[in-house]
Amino acid sequence: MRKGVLEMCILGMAAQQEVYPSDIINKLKESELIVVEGTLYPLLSRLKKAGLVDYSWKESNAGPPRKYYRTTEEGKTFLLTLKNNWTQLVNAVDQTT
Amino acid sequence: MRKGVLEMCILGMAAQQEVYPSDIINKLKESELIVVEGTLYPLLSRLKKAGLVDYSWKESNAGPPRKYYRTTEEGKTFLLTLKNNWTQLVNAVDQTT
DNA sequence: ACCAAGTACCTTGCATTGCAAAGTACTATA
DNA sequence: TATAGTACTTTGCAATGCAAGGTACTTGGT
Repeated sequence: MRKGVLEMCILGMAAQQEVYPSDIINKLKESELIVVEGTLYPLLSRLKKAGLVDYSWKESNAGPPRKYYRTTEEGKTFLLTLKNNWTQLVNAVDQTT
Repeated sequence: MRKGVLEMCILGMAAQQEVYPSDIINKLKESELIVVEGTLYPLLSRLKKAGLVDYSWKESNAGPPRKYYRTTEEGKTFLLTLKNNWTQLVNAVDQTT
C-alpha cells in the first residue's frame, strides 16, 4: 500500500547526481529521514538487480573506494510511477483526516 | 520509518464516530486506499490489545451483529503522534524531490 | 613497521506489516 | 430449509526495515 517510499527517495537522489551509500544516509538525515545501513544496502542491491540503478567504483581522496550509484533510464521511468503513487497516497490520507 | 499510516487513518476515523470493519474498508476505498480484511482485522486486534481502540457489539438491521470500534482517549493521544510523524514524513520526502 | 581510528561496504537474523486465501457464523428470503 | 448476503477471523507467506556484527581499505601517530 504505502510501498516504495524509500525507493522513491533514493531513485530521486540518484537521478539527479551520482551518490554513494554513506552519502545518501547523510543527505536523508538532513531531511530527518533516518535510514540505517542495514536498510540501505539490501535496498540498493535490490534496485541494482532490478536494473533501476547502476553503479561504478570511484577512488576517494580520504578512505576506501566508494560505490557511486546512478538511476538508470528504466529507474527514472519507475520513479515517475512511484511519485504518482506517493501523491495519491498523500491525498488519500488527507481525505481521511 | 513510514510506520503507522494505516493505524493513523483508522484511529482517525474511529475517533470521529463509531465504525465497524466492513464500513472502514468501504470508506477507505472511497479515498482510493485499498485495504482488505486480512489487513484490517489483525490490525484492529493489535490496536485493541494496545488499548488504543475499544469496541462494542451492536445489532444490525440487516445481517449479523457488528463490532463497532471507537478510539480511546489513549488512542487519541497516540493519534496526534502519528499525525506529526506523517506530516514530518511528507515534508521530508518533499525535500528529496 | 605497526597499530589505532576513520571511512565504507556488506550480511544475518528478527520483528512488523500487508495480503491472499480459506474458514466460521449469523440473518433474511425464497 | 437451502441459498445468498453480510460480517468477523485465522493461517501462511512475502516484503520491508532495523539492530548488530563483520570485512576491508586508508591515514596518521608512534
